Order: sequence, then structure tokens, then C-alpha cells
Amino acid sequence: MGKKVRESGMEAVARLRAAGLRPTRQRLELVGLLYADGDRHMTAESLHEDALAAGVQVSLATVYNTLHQFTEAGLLRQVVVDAARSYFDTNTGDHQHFFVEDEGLLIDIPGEHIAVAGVPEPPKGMAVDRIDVVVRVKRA
Amino acid sequence: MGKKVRESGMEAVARLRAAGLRPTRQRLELVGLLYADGDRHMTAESLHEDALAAGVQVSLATVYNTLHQFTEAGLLRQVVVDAARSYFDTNTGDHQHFFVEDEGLLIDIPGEHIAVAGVPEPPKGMAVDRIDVVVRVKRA
DNA sequence: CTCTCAGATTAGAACGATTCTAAACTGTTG
DNA sequence: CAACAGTTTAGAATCGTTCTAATCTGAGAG
Repeated sequence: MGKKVRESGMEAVARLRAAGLRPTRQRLELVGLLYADGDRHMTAESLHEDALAAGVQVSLATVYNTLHQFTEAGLLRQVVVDAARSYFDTNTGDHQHFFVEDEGLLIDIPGEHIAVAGVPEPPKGMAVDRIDVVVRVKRA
Repeated sequence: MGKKVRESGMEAVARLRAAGLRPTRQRLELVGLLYADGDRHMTAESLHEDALAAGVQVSLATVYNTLHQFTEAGLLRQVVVDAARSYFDTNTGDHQHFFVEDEGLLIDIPGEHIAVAGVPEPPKGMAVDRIDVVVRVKRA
């Protein structure tokens, strides 16, 4: 039995419905691209290019809209590593990242592997929302 | 004996010379602002505003140039926490940050306090350049 | 099956942060 | 103090992203 390489239409529809989003052609096709094979990192531009390359007709504006809606719905996670552009990650579980600055490349680090100790009390009236660890690497 | 609140002209000149930068009026005045009182976080815009407010005449372009030159020279550290704008930190030592998203506010966490364990081997041919930890906090 | 309309898509304009340009200015060195 | 490389600057340009207003479409009502 081969590895699943593409989400079924039904799964995709359910995923969107659960998020309160209409299963439109564009969103379905983007879901198809996003969850086709394993975890995936992208920027709005790169996803838009990939979509066009795959023959999926969708505007850049819709890619931005979709990325944000999916993020809000918990289907994607936004990763801030580069001041110049926003990255998104299909892996929404507990994990961190290597970031290869020169190539703009993100690589997952499973959450079990990394432990952050010694975080002080947040300032009065504040609560910790999330801890992001970015391991910046360079070609040696 | 009061706490030093302003860097002497000589120190500032030496600092710039060491970085291979000519001690121009603008750079001297910016150094004055930057290291006047303890650690400081800023964006290009905020530093520019502060400069104008302090009667320091300098263009936004020069603020950007200076921030980058100082960063390159190791006098400042760039902190990536927000996709929308770049932050800079006068504290270049080993430390991490709280980031209050709603207010765009950065707060230092001394390096001794935080420990990151379990970082896997970087990908082949890569070497770890730096590990950044951002503790995102929200008003409780 | 068709009507209807809230929700979705889109091209292009607008935007905000940052970088670039090319002209004017200023430390430094001889 | 001449001369030039380095610096500053206003304004234009660029880049990613968001907004706008017009058009389109999914899905429930009849």
C-alpha cells in the first residue's frame, strides 16, 4: 500500500467546513497542494508560483487570503524568521526550526528534541503564548 | 557618583574608528542616543523619531544605513520577531527576548537564565550560527 | 432546477517598510 | 588647504503585503 500523496476531495472538504470556510475550487486546490506530501514550508509567493506551475489558477490575493484564513483556523502556522517575508508551515504541532539564511530554507526540528529551560516569569499581567526557537545555520 | 548617562565623545569616536566608520556628526549623535542609558530596543522609525525629538538632525536613510553598519560591526544585534518591521538591540551579548506582540515591545532575558537543550545536528555542511529564542507573551 | 445573496475571488491600486540613486557635502590625509 | 573617498540626503523606486470595488459562485430556499 503506497503512501498517501494526495488528500481525497472529501477530506479536504471536511477540513474546510470544519474551519467554517466554503470549499471553493481555489481553496480545495490549495489544500491539495499543501497537504499533498508531508510537511511543507512556503511563502505566499512561493505557494502562488507552485500553484501556477501545477496548473492551479488562483490569484496572489487569494493565496494571501487563504494563508491567513488557514492560519487563523489552525491549519497552518506562521513562522517569523526573516524580516523580509512571512513563512507558513503545514506542521502545526509542537516543533521548532533550523533556518538556512542564505537559502531562505526552513527545516523542522521535532518538538520532543528541543527543550527550553529557565524562562523567567513573564512581566506582570502577561502570559506566555508560545516559545519560538530558531536555529540559524550557515554553510560551513 | 551618578550613573553614566551619556557616552563621552572620545569613547564614541573610538567605537566608530574601531568599526572602520568615520566619526561623522550624525553617527556620533546616534551613538550618543543609542548608548545613553542602558540597553535599548528600537526600529529604524522609532530611532529616527527619537533623534528628531532630541534635536538630532538626521535623515531616515542615514538611520537605516547606520543601523546596518553598526549591526555589521557588532555594535548592534538585529532581532527578528515581527514580519512587519526590524528591531535592533544595543545589547549584543548572549541573551534572548520576551516579545509583547500587541505592543511591539521587546524585553531582554539574560542569557544565563535560558538554556536550549536537544538541538539536533545541523544538516550536512551546515554550522549553527546562532540560536534565537522568542517568548511571545500576551496580556493575560 | 433556478433564484438569491452572503461569501469568495480578483485585478489593480494603495500601502508601509526598506533600499536605491545620484547629487551635494565633509572628514582626513598629504 | 587641495583633493578625494567616504557620507549624507531627498526623493524615487522596490518589495511584500493589504485593500478596494467589481465580479463571480456555492448552497439553501422555493
